[in-house]
Amino acid sequence: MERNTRQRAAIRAAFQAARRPLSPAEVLEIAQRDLHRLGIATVYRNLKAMVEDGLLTAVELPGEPDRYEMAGLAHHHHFRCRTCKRVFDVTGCVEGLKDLVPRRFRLEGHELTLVGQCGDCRAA
Amino acid sequence: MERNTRQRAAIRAAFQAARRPLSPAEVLEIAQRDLHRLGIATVYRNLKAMVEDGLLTAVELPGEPDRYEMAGLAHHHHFRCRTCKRVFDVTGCVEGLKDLVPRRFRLEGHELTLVGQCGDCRAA
DNA sequence: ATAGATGCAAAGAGTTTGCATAGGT
DNA sequence: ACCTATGCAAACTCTTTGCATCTAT
Repeated sequence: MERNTRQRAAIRAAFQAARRPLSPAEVLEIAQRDLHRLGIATVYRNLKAMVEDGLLTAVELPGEPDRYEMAGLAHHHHFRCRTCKRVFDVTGCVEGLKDLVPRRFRLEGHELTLVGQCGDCRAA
Repeated sequence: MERNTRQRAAIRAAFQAARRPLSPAEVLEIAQRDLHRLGIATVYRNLKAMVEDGLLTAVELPGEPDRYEMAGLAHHHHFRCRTCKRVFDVTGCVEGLKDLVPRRFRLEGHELTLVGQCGDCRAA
């Protein structure tokens, strides 16, 4: 991924416009608005390359296809709206994680997914 | 799922023996020890039916295939070992969840996945 | 001009479904 | 004997890969 193709630019623009984690299908849909001739394989290839380049990070959500978001954000978690299926970042974290694991286990990380209804869907 | 087939019995036995969340592939592998002629489609069909019957619940883990575990357990979360890929239950919960979500959102539930190394793998 | 990136289509992995048959009741 | 549940294989969905072509450099 050394070249600055318009496909790659459209994909990057999709993330800058969305400001939330996007699934490969969402990326395709958004980026195709600008670039009609864009294949899903190219989306996957670029997402993978951008993760390797440290531009994006994968957001793995329980029971959902992987999402991707801009890398370098502060430690945060995710909120999935049950109605519109969109995923949002939430800042901050919780306490008491260490107390959950058995003594013999080593805790190296955690992922927290909140579910509920987002503001938009709640209003509608 | 009204009949008491040996397939279904073998699947149920797998969960009782494992005492941890199992993926469809793990269920197949364990149940096939008793019942050589067992197809993966039957495992999927029974897992689905047992979830609908309230015998099992689905455990959705970030970036992992769904697991299943006996239903009716107290509120708990899961720990995934990075080395052996097994998933374990951990009891208890964390505090401060409500503070994470924007005021206009409604928080209905949460899933917490801890990752690290289990006791067995740490010892080895 | 050259070599990397793309689009398409085919191949994989995981899950679901259709259909003839085995097996609970 | 009946009719559900099974096994197999095909279908589906999501993701990855092969290959000829396009295109950024």
